[in-house]
Amino acid sequence: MTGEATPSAPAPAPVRILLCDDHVVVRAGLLALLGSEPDIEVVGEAGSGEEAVALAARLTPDVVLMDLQLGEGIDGVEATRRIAAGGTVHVLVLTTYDTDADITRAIEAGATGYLLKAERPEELFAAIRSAAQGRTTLSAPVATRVMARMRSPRPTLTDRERDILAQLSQGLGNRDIARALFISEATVKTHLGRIYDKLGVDTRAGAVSVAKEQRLLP
Amino acid sequence: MTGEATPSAPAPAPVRILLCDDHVVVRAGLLALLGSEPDIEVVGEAGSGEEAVALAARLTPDVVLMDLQLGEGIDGVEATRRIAAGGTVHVLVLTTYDTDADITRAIEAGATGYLLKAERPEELFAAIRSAAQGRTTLSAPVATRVMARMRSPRPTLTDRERDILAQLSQGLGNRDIARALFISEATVKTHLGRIYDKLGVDTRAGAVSVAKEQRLLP
DNA sequence: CCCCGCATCAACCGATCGGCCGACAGGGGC
DNA sequence: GCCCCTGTCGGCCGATCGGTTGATGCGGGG
Repeated sequence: MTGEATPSAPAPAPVRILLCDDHVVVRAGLLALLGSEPDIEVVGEAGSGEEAVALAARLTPDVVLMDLQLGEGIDGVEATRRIAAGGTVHVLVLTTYDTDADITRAIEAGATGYLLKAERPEELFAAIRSAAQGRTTLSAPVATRVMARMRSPRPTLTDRERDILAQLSQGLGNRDIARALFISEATVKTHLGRIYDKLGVDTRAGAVSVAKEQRLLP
Repeated sequence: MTGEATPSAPAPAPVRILLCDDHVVVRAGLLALLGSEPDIEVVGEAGSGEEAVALAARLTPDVVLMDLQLGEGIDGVEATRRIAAGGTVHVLVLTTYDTDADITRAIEAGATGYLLKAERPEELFAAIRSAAQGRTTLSAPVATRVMARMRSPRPTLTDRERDILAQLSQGLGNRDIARALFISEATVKTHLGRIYDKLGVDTRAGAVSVAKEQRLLP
């Protein structure tokens, strides 16, 4: 194993990868794709966020390829946060959606890069090699969104406003929301007005619609 | 090619497959998975619904593996409808979501089976072989949902009610909905009442929430 | 220290919503 | 022929919503 036939090409240490995706088909796809790259080695697979956190700690891969939607258990953002908190393992998010909320939450959780599953395989390989060295890579559509957000900073909802929005999405009236959050109806209305402003709507139905589309709620 | 070395095992005609998914990673995964099965041959790949319809007509595969979410262009349901309309090619839906609306629409469009991407590879192989012979296979969670729906028949929204719901999801008021659909406000209110009943809610925000979660709208 | 963002509350008012009653026409199934 | 579903419409009324203005307290950053 240590002796190579071509001394002119010393085997570079391969990039060690941990896959995390709840879909077997996707994991198989990544395994197949990455198998064609000699300098990339998949050292583990996880089907849930908890599993990924545990395996990342045990295997200490160079890069974790992380999906954000993981079905049961903790989601990809939380898994990313826990893995990135260790400081030694880079997390490269590989997911389907490119909404502002997902991107923002993933980056805030410590992701090194953000790729879309529709990306070309070559881009994926390049992003993995970059991520192994701590360099950031963003898919083109993701980069576009990030830039757009920088140019016209969309107002971010405060924690309390998200609380209100969550109750609103249950279809509750102002009185019920007030009771649920232990505040007065007047306060609920104040928050709602600000939510309308920030989301660019003027009705509760519109707010719920935008919230669901932008994936602002868990 | 025609002469085989083992006359005792006459090569059975392999099942010819066309893949349709907008994610390169997923297509690669399926390709890799199916490559391990000698009796399954992938004869084509499509990254969009339109492409799938065209390739299905040209290649006449035994089975089309169809995702329902296809990004741009026609969706998987419409592609399924057009391919199944020919009557010669079986469509096996392979997707992420198992909501009632998706399942119902796919079956109604003529799908031969409905699998989830989280399914084990062996189930996928078996389903493909079944689909090639026109036999139906459903993922366990899908079958459960179908049975549940049979037992407690959820009221289905009528076309007009879906129209109303679509406008409602834009956050429009009754007057605007009425104008958009060329009917009176009274009619809008009547439809809304029935929608509330069927969805089990009593506010517009709740209706929008359920609609988005159940994927009742395109 | 002062300002600003955030969260909290109050009172008011017109517009809208939701529920209720009833009505009629067309189509499909029994 | 009758009934049920669907789609259409009207009126009524109390409850709710959305917008407005103004106010308080608290915390952090300059």
